Parts: sequence; C-alpha cells; structure tokens
Amino acid sequence: MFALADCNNFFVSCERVFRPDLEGRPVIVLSRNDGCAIARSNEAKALGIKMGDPLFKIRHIVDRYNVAIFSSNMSLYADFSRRIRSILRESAPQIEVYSIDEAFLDLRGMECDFDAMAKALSRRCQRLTGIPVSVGVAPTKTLAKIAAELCKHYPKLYGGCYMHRPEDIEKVLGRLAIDEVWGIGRKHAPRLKAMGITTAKAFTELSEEWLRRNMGITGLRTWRELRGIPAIDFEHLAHSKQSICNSRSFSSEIYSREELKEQVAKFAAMTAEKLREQHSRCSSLTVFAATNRFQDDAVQQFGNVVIPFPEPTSSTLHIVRAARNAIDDIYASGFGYKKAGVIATDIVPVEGVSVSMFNNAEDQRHRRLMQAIDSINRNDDRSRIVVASQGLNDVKAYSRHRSPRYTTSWDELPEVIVK
DNA sequence: TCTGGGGTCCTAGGACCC
DNA sequence: TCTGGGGTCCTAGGACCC
Repeated sequence: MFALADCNNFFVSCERVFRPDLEGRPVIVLSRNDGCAIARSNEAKALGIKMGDPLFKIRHIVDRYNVAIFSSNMSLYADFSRRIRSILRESAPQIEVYSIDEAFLDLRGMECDFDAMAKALSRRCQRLTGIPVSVGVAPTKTLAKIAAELCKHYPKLYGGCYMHRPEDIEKVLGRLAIDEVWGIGRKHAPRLKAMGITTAKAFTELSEEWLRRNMGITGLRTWRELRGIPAIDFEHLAHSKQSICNSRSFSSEIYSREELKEQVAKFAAMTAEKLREQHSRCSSLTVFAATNRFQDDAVQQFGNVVIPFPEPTSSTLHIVRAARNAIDDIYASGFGYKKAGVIATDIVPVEGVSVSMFNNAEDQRHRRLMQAIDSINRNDDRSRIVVASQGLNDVKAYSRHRSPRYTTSWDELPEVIVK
C-alpha cells in the first residue's frame, strides 16, 4: 500500500495558522507580482474563483464578498512544508516528496491498521503545525491521489483519511470524472469525453491496445494504476534536477539594454547558486527575454539563445557573463521586455566532471571563491555578496499583501500582547 | 493598470552510421 | 516504373504535474 499526504489549500492554510480570524472567510493567495490566484480556500472556490484567475478579472468577486487576499510568502510556506515533512518521516520508512504540499509514503512491508495509522497521522500534522492534511491510502499512487481527494471533499465523513478497499474502488471510479484523474490532462480529457469515456471506470475498461496506440506509455501507466497494478515507481531518493530555471515577469516593461542585462544576471546568479547547492554543473545555458504576450495589439518579440560552455561550470562569474552576453544577441531597442529568464541544462554531477588540462587553475580559484561566497550568503534571505554587473536592486515586483515571515525572520515574529 | 514560476517524461523525426 | 534494411543518438515539442 501507498499513502499520499496532501495539505488542504496549502498556502491559504499557512496564512490561517497565524490569522485564525480568517477561518470561514474566503481567502486567496496570489502569485508573484500579485498577478493570479494560486491558492484558494474552500469558500473562495465556492465563489467561483479558479486556479490561475488573474486578480483584475475577479476583482468584483473579491470586493463583493470581502475575500481576504495575500501576496505569496514563500519563506513561510517552505518552512511549514519542512515541518510537515519531518512529521511524515516519523511515520513511514520512506517518503517521496512530490511537491511543496504533497508527499507519498511507502507502506509496503508495514503491518498495521493503515486506516487508523493514517487518521492518526493527519491529526498529528494538524495538531503540531495547524495545517489540515488529507491522507489517501491505496495499492497504487494514482489511487492514493484519488483517495486523498475524496477525503478532502468529505473531511467530516472520513476524518483526515480515506482508504480504498478493493470492493469500493470500482464504485469510487464510477463516480469520478475522467478529467479529475491524475495523469489525464487538458488535451486528453476532451478527447476521451467525446468518445463517451466520462468516468475513471469507463477509462479502465478501454483496451490495452487502444491505450498504447492513442495515449502512449504514460496513458497505459495511468490505466494500470487505476486497475490496482502499480506502474509508477516510488522514488525514495531525491535526485538532483536535470534542468534549473529562474525566470520572472517584471511588474513593468524594461526598455533599456543594461537594465535587462542586470535582471538576467540576477537570474544567472540564482541558477549558479542552485547548481552548487545540488553539487552539479551545467554544460549549457538558455537565456530568453520576451515582450508582454497578453498585449496582442503590439508587435511581439521572443528571443531565445543557447550558450554552450567549453566545460561544465557552476561558477557565478562564468554563468553571469554568458547570460549578459546572450542579451546582446536578443535585445532589440524599442521593445518593452516583460519577462526574462535563464535555464541551466546538460547538468552533470560535480564528481563526474573531468579535469581540464588548460583551465585547471582558474577552476580551482573559482571553486574556492564560490565556496566563500556561499558560506557568507547562506541562511540569508537576500544575498550579501553579488557580482557587480547584476546591479544592487532586487528584481522589481509587487507584493502588496504579504504577511509577516512569522517563522523564519526574527524581525517578523508574531507578538502576543497580554493586557 | 493588472495575466506565476517552476519541473518531468515521452515521442516523432532528423541526422548519421554500417 | 524503379529507390535496402537495419541501427543509434539527439532535439524540439507535446503532454502532464504542482
């Protein structure tokens, strides 16, 4: 058996921990720049606010129903995520962290009452962190996802955990819309519906041959998982990333070449830092910059340059220089750039990098320099040491409704006033 | 005025090889 | 009218996820 522990409306729940007055009120959390709704309380969902709705398009709902809005406060959410994970680790020999608010638990080989264990786990998370967590238990990961979802919809009925019993699975799948299934996305769902396949159960009755031909190996895996045959591996080891992307939309368009270079240099520096954090290097870097894609009356530009490195690198100096140079190939004056970013690819572990005959001395110097910079910048919200060519200002962004970093910043601890 | 920021895996087709 | 029969590797783009 596998379990999936999934935090309910995670970002909203984090905000409510320190704002219990928001219980029962519609609450949303916005993306960067206060752009879109990316987390919604049940009350906000009931008002018809959808995932990814731009704030300006739902303004009328927000005003009319007094919806509480928050800018995203990632330091807060990351800290809660860490706390939840440490609780989950106590409950199962292996966990697979799937996202900031979800983790699978490997229950294979464990002998206990899974239902009782999962209920206790949900209660424990709630009590120790204040975050409501739904736990689904089932013989495959896809079925565990469905179980957790059920439990989220009927919290009172299931009390934090739903476990699939073999005799119930068919009934549950018969009532589950095909587009709710993990692995069936916005392309395949309409196609299946047009064929009359509207439920998960109907999907499991398709032939293996049809799946293979029309939805490839991934569709087949989902099909198997729904039929109770594990087809998606449990990944207990967190592996290093194969690509690292840092990109941002700007709160207002950038017209100057130098300003664009500075922004991209910041993204490059962040990327280099992440590479070093996972002990790897990259052999190529993609740099892109684009105008506002929503402005359809204006001429658009999307520039995209790939820079190969002679040897794999994680040096901020190399990566920043490459990114700034790439802007010279992309930039055209007169365009307002709204978004830019860099992507590190061809990532290799640092141990596997062969030593260069020619640049060895420079490599050593950079490595020691980066170690020194990282040790100074570590545990700090913003970097204290930066490359001069990335400028001294932060990437500009709106964040008008950010709550305090209650748990990670000494200056923002909550105050309790006793009268 | 205002529209997020990350990732993964798979597949088809092209380039190249014998 | 006629045009072999295999392979491998790489890349771009698609589909999916949070």
